[in-house]
Amino acid sequence: MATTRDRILDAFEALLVGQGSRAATLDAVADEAGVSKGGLLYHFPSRDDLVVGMLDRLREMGVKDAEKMRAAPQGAVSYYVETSKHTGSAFDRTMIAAARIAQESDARASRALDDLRDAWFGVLAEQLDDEALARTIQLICDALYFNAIMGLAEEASLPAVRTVLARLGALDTRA
Amino acid sequence: MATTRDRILDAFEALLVGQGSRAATLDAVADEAGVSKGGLLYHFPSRDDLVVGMLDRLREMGVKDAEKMRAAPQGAVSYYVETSKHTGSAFDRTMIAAARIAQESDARASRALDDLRDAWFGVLAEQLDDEALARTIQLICDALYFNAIMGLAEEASLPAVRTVLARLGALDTRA
DNA sequence: GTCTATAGATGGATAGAC
DNA sequence: GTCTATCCATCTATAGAC
Repeated sequence: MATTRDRILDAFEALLVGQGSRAATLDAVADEAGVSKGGLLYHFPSRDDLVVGMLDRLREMGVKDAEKMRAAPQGAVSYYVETSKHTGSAFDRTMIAAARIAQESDARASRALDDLRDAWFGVLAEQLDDEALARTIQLICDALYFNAIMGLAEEASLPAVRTVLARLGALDTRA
Repeated sequence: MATTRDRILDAFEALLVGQGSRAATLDAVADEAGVSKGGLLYHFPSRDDLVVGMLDRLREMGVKDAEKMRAAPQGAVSYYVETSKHTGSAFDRTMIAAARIAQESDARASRALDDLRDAWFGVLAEQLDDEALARTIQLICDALYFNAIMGLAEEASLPAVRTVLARLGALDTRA
């Protein structure tokens, strides 16, 4: 069973992702988490503490994901492209939630996302040995992500990306 | 001299882009535009009317941009890639502002952005005659855009994209 | 650790003077 | 067309009971 603390962060993220920061009020979060506002404020004394708690979780998840990507049997590029299609995982949700906060000029959130991207880029560059290609692949995956975030129509994109990456000889990076 | 109406929309967009929807309150918009709240509410009777007014401007600008892209002397791909680096133009700002609103599950904003992307894709596909490539280029430019939106570090990306697109023979599409 | 009650500030919106 | 004054709902946060 998840701790109350985690359920509150889950609720905060769900509201950020689903309806944006404006809708993620303390009342709404408490309601979504099934606690009273007072109960929420016991765990997170201010709204800003919710943000900090969420970014802490993001960093933890990010470290684990980079390790998984590095060790992926299908190669880091395929792993990265496939997992960028926004599967709705807990990690996805936390990333998108952090993106919402970053857009409010929150330097901590921007920093956390930047660090994540740096870690991924490190693995891509390591396996591809081609910096320009690694950066371009990262951009493509950013876009798959962000389009998903914004609810834009994108079913056609992933097959197109696979086609072009195959053309570039970038898909199979196993030694 | 810009009309008061336009100055108000400019202020609304500036706040959305700079500090997010949460900060774009009627008070803040009125202040930024140099009018009173009452003055603002004469032109836009509710906050939602600000959103509608902004999306109307976006559509107007979008039509003009697609025409410019189609007629660009350097070819549509180059035009599209170069203008995607977030130059800070009025059109840029309105697009990003619309993106902020779209993230709050506003179907009208998502629709307006989707229509814009459709128009661009049409021009790309027309000049490249390669759908997979057109879609991938659009994704790359989405990402250049979105990373700029979120204040992520991206100076290294544009040269990388030029390199890879040249490798794909996609940069010069002039007949 | 969780709740209710409430304070104090800020938000969106109306009324009416100029 | 723009302003001030004001209303009411909502938001963040505190206090204190259980």
